[in-house]
Amino acid sequence: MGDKKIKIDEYKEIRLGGFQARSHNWWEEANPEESEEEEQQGQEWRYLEHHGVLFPPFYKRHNVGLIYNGKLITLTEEQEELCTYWAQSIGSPYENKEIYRKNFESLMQTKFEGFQLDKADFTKIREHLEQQRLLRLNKSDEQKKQEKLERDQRELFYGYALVDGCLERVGNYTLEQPTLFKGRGEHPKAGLLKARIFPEELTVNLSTQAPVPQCKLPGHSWGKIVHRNDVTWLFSYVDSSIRKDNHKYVQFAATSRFKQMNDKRKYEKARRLKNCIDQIRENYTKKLQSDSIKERQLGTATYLIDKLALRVGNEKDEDEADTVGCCSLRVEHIKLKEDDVVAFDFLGKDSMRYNNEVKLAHQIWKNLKLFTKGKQPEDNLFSDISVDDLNDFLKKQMDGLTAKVFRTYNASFTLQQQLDLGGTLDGHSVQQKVDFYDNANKQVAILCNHQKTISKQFELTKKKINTKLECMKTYIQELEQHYKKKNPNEYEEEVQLEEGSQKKNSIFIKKFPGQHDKIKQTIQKTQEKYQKELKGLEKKEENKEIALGTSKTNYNDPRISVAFCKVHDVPIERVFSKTLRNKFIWAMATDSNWKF
DNA sequence: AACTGCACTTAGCAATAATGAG
DNA sequence: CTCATTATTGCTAAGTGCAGTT
Repeated sequence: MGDKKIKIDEYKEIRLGGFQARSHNWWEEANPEESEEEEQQGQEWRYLEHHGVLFPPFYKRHNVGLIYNGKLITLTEEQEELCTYWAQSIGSPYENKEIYRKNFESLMQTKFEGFQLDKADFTKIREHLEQQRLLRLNKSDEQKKQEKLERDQRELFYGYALVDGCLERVGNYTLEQPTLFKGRGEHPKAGLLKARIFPEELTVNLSTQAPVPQCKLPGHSWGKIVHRNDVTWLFSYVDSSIRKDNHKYVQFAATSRFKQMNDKRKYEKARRLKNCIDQIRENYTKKLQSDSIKERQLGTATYLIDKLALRVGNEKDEDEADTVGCCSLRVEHIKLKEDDVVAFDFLGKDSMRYNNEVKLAHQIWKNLKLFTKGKQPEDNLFSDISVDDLNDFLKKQMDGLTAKVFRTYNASFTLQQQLDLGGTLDGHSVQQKVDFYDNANKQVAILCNHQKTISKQFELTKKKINTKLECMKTYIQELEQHYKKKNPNEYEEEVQLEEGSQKKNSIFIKKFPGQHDKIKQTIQKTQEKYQKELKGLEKKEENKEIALGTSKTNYNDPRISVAFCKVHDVPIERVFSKTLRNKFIWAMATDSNWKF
């Protein structure tokens, strides 16, 4: 740890050519005039120098054959590469997805005439990959150390860019590896080849005065060199193998000054919304009864975005997965129930299901009913408005207000409100306070519909814990019996928890001490363990589908969490991981009285 | 006014690292 | 210390929204 820091400092010195790096504490420097002027001109930097990108290794032939139609056949290099990519996805949910299979099949057919996926047996390639994996896993300590060293050096070289006298972390300096495209949900292009990117496709961005980074791929050179100081990317390219308009960038890391400042601005904007939310709510409520359908739709859509934290829902192309947000909701996505209840069921971003049944304001229910009238299930619910109309309406009420600000505002507001509910938390242990915080965080995640799929392991883990619990229960009873004996003998008993499981850890050891006071102790300890295990299981069950991380990284104003930790004497590390603490370094000095 | 290109934020999952129980 | 479990990070897909163009 310490070693690495020294290395970076040394490196910084070399990179800066003897100049001292300017203080990175931008949030403490008060010269808004200069930066504001630059911002207005859209200038993000004055000097930008970097070391280029790292190209993923080329495909290396392994000469492992494919069993096709029951016979082992030799593949050409191109065929082998594609088959290897396929073999990489065996065991993942993609393997059985219809589109993924179909697209891969037709992709293979361009290299293998008449290729049929169900005639192909990839076992040998799969075994080869598994072997490689084990080889990677079982490297000697020496080798691991050497590789770590090389990794660190690469990181030092590519991972920092020189911006206006400061070194800033670069995010994704390694280009993406070619592979089969893994689109989420029913993505029509899933299973097609995401091609390798060559230097000629890249546009490099740096200062006029900065040295052009070397292109490390022999025989190749950068496609284009630009000096755009109105943007913050270092490289851009279009990954057209999947979509014509698929722009990708090499950008600065979340810990860079650019991202940090934008982040702070985002939360400040959300706080401005907090100050005028009452007026805005009044405004859109008024619109709900307008004579104009368009006005009513604007009001209703804004209500849903505010109340349910829906995304705005831009239009999507035909060659993308069919997912929706508020403005792209279709009649088929809602059901109007009794008593002003509306049931929403649609696929949102990342094809995550939004399935929620809520009681809404009576006028909203009536409006939704009106918007569905005479329409087919596949017709747009908000047929008379566009995303631009909605954002225009919002902008009129607050400078810079857009639909996504509502998500940030409602998330942060919810967190603050939930945390305030706890009062002083007197007499709570640190763990209890952290649990309380996690629960507040959870309410935000529920609001924003941040989900995760239940892991494959979950049911098994649950079963294991349940068996263990049962085992503990009988153990306690047995201990009590044992206690009643006049002269109890000391002995141990091993219990196999899981039938068919060969893992050492699945063995529970029952210890029966010889002394009465020790037996009593063991009973007590086991009971405590039982309770702890039971609580853990309950928490696991409750959180099995909820992802807490997304709101922490993107929606919760970090100053809320910092203030909470200060007030309640909770170390910030219990709430923010190292990367989050770096990302939110500007918020670390927040006063304990601070409120969102 | 609608369209489209572009740049940036937000998202879940797999791989990896850290932690903790035995 | 070792192994299994849990937490964190890396990766890259998929959103939003601005600005320039037709």
